[in-house]
Amino acid sequence: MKQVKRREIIRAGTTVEQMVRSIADMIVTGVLLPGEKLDEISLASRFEVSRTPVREALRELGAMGLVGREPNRSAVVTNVSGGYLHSMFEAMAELEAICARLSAERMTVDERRTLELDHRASARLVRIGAEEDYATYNTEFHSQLYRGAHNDHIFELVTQTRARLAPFRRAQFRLPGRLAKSFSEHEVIVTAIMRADAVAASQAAYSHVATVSDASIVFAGHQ
Amino acid sequence: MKQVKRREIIRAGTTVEQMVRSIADMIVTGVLLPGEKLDEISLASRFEVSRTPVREALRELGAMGLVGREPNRSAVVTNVSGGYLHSMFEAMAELEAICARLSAERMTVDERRTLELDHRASARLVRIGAEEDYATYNTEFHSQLYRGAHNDHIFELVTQTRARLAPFRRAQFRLPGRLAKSFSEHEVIVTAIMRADAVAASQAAYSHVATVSDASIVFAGHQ
DNA sequence: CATGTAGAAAGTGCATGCACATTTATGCCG
DNA sequence: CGGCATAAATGTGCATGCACTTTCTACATG
Repeated sequence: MKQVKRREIIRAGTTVEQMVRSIADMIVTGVLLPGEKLDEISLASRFEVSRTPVREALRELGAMGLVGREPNRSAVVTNVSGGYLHSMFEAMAELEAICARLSAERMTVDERRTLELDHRASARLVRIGAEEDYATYNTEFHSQLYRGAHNDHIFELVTQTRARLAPFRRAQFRLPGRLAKSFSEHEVIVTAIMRADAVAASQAAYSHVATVSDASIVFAGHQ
Repeated sequence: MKQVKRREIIRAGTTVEQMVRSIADMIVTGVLLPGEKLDEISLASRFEVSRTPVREALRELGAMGLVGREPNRSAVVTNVSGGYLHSMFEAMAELEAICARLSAERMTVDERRTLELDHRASARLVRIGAEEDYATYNTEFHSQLYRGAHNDHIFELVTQTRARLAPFRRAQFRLPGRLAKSFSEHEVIVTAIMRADAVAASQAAYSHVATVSDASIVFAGHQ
């Protein structure tokens, strides 16, 4: 086909942006598993575009650390070594600790109120054992901490690290008692933040992440 | 011209990789100033390649945060707002504090020895007022801290943040007395690390970066 | 003289095609 | 039948060209 008829609508950004979002989402949610090959031709036909935008999307995903690339071979969903994975979890704990500390110092009255109310509401999800919904809330809880730190660059760093970690920490709430444990850890963090106790908030956040990293099911991925 | 004769050598990576390194370097070292437009066609003829690899390089630089991109307009060397710049400096201080703390706990005997020896040697550069050389050493000093933390992901985050900050902190050693001040701050950090005093190392690193951020000449860049 | 505004010029977005690299399939020999 | 050379198939790297968007320029208008 020769230039067909031009893409009708640019539904939310350019072709490449959409592809990046779409593929990143598939990686983060586990539709694409670590180690999986992403060849340009298949992706091109999958998204009904030429290889050019596909290549640009892969380049960007590579820069984000979600796929690995080396010259003359297909992109591969990133599959980090155990050592690197450990370093990401540790970095995550450090970053969350910073966010919790800064949140304790800087959150506005509104932010604190929302944090506490949402946390209280999540108790119900724990009681009825709504794993899926609790996981969603959990994401929001942590996002509140990141935003509450009121530092855009730290927000970026922690968000990026979280995305790269996501493919390896699936199903953390399947373990028995994990929901209740998570809730009570959140409780400590929230209390510290409400009291504006920066040190306590930071320590609680650090050990919360440490627990999560222990509880996380780690995927090896296929080569 | 039609496919000419194929690029003879791939001197260190693909065309795109070279371009990314080259352009990133120009941005970080200030050859390209914040706000400057980077149009694909000029870059293509500058590097004697077609627009395709140029586009991929710009995409990657965009992901690295060194250039800003929006649909249908030229890439622009990133020119961050004062608020964002502040958040990057703060993030940098937090990250350096983490690295110093972890270095105090984890550096090997060899790493500690090198750190101290290099630091002692830098005294001479201060004495003779070798701004240029001291700046080079300073970069190495901080790199030693990042490596000494023994955490690959944190290393990546701090390196990336440092690169993004570079265009805005030029000429920090021009200010009178800055060299000696930097040296004495390094001294405190080194001493704390040698004593394995994590808390002191972390505090010293934090305030060192804070001073640097004050001393940094901040460029506004042109639109 | 500022302000539109139509048309040209310049630039980006993406498709297509060829050169080269890598991988897979095929056939030969010990 | 395993090991290895070699050819076909598959895939990536980059150049080129057309469609579309933005920017510039020149000229008309209040």
